[in-house]
Amino acid sequence: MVSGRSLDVLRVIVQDYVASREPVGSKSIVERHSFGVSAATIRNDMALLEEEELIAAPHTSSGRVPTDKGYRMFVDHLADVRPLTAAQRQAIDAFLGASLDLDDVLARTVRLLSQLTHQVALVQYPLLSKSRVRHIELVPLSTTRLMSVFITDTGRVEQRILDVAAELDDTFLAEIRARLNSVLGGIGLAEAMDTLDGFADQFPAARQPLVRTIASSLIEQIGANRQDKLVMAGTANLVRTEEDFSGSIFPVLEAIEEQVTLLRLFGEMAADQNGVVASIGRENAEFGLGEISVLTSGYGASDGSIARLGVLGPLRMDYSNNMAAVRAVARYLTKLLGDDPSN
Amino acid sequence: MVSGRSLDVLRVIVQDYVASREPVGSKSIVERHSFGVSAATIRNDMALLEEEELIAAPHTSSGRVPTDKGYRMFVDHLADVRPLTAAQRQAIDAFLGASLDLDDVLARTVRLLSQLTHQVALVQYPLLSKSRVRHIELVPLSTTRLMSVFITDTGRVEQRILDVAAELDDTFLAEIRARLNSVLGGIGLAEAMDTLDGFADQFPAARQPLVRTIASSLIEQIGANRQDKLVMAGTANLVRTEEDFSGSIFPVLEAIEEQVTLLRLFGEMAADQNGVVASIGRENAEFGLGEISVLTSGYGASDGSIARLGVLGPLRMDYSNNMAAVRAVARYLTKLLGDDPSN
DNA sequence: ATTGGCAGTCAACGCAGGTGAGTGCTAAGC
DNA sequence: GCTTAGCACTCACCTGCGTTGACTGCCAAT
Repeated sequence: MVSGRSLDVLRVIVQDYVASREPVGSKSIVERHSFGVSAATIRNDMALLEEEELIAAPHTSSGRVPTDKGYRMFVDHLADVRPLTAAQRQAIDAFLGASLDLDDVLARTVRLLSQLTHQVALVQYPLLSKSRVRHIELVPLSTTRLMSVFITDTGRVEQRILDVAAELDDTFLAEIRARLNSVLGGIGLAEAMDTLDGFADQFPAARQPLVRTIASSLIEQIGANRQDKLVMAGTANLVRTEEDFSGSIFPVLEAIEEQVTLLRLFGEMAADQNGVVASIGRENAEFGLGEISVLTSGYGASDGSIARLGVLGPLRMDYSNNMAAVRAVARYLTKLLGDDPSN
Repeated sequence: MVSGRSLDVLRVIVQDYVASREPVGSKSIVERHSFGVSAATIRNDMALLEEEELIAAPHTSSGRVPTDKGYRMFVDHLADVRPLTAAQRQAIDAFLGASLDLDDVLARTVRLLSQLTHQVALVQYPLLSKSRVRHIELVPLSTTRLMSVFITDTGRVEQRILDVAAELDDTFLAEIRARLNSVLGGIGLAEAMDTLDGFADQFPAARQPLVRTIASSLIEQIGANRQDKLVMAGTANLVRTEEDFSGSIFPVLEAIEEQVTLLRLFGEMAADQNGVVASIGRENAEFGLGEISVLTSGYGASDGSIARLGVLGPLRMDYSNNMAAVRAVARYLTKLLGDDPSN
């Protein structure tokens, strides 16, 4: 097996390669780091690492670069997730001007994360499947038109406008509103949809058509927003790191815009531990993203389950720094949302 | 001055260059188009065009490429803004599944425009400065917390949550709501802010603190959303056309993410005619975007004044097709918003 | 005004030789 | 058994050079 020093060698290979983008050779290792052994010894270690497929040579007689497996080993065992620098902490603090609008908070968060990591940052909206109904409001706009506003305990607010055949009656509308909230308040969205299905039955027959219209519109509204949403920032960073991709970054950018692939990827990563999870290189092959790494963390609750956020970038990225940033921002966002549960 | 045939030559140079990305020479012109004259004659015309700085040679003894001025001439006098193809019309129709949510409509529109043009598409949210108050709603969430929802006649819906010191009283809240809507309904946002400033005075002194809290929060809410918003799609297309840029596209992508530059550019273009407006190459130099072209059109009203939408891409783009697409989508969106003014 | 002919220009391409970083192996030393 | 020095070998990368071919620009003839 790979010995202790061999792993140290792997660590510096990853670090140096990430810093310089150049394949790193045995000589430059002994020059830049004090291993106390000669280049030849390092070479023996490197031969070991190569046998284990942790590093590879782009071509004969050139330095070595980490493989996917090498990065994975680095992330799992070698990376020191060092705390953020003072400047970075300051950036988070500067960002603190808490807004009351979820859209705004997430937009700021994703920008912040992108700036901290110099990568593409992604923040998933709170999953509706894990949300509960906080409040439903019906606002009459005209005699035959009203707006339904739908608020979850995770801060999502969705509005929708619907036309009703009958004339709207303010007191009756108030009654519907009150019953809706008493019946639906605090329950999960799936149940809410079920409950709405038979909701009209409790009203007098003459009123049922109107109530039914409203209920089915609400069902649609909840269902339509079932699809999860993602905000992102820093796509320009992908272009900056274009040289780190063997082919074109075009398909990667397309996947990012498409969102659906990324949401599936996020979903797949949700299983694991509470902390930062990495998915590296070929591990993303099934999504057609075999040449990128994704670091994510849950946020929003102590078990990190409301939704995920993270960064996406080339294999050759600063894992230590980026994992620290993802962790810090996730914690920060959790705290922000937790302190004020209405958001 | 440049004669009639010289302009025809310019037209085919632009067309061929856009199609092939290769500098076009006199010989290939006579081969591909039936001018009925020899290559030498074409060369004479090209010399004329070059004198007028409508075309230029990347290096001696190579074909010619249109200059910014050449593209401008093409757009102003030579481009036939041909109607969309059947497939394109179909794409618009397929997109027709009208949603009731402005966010959704604009998100679809920008995607559509990006697909039609294969460029970066931009859609500006309806300008708040041109919007009027349609409705204001106050929704109690708990005893000391309420949500204010703010709806404009252009379909924007903004919500915000605020804490109030006093206990909320439902009937009084209803009174505030009623007065707010009677005072503010239908007036412009700037006036609305002024009106809100003295709004509390009309209430009994004991109630004024609460009303004042709400009014100042509303002022903030309107002011905060004053900043205009932009949605975009198809940034991947910029990467696809990367070879059309002399330097890196990184600064362009940054400007796109930044939005503020683009919004200024949109503002600058707003002046002109009703139809599609182009800003080409160096005409955007003041925004640091001297190597791109932007095509925009107003939408939302017969004088196209609610906001703008358009596309952004390299100088070397298919102006005929893209101008047609921008025009068609703007008209379509205007119709969609006009048919249902509440959106 | 148009045309054919012809010399001149210059990017692009392919090829050959030199350079150097870096490896793999082997034999000797601790 | 681990470490080290030495040495031959490989191969990407650079540079210079001659060739090629697509164009233009000009001029004299129509």
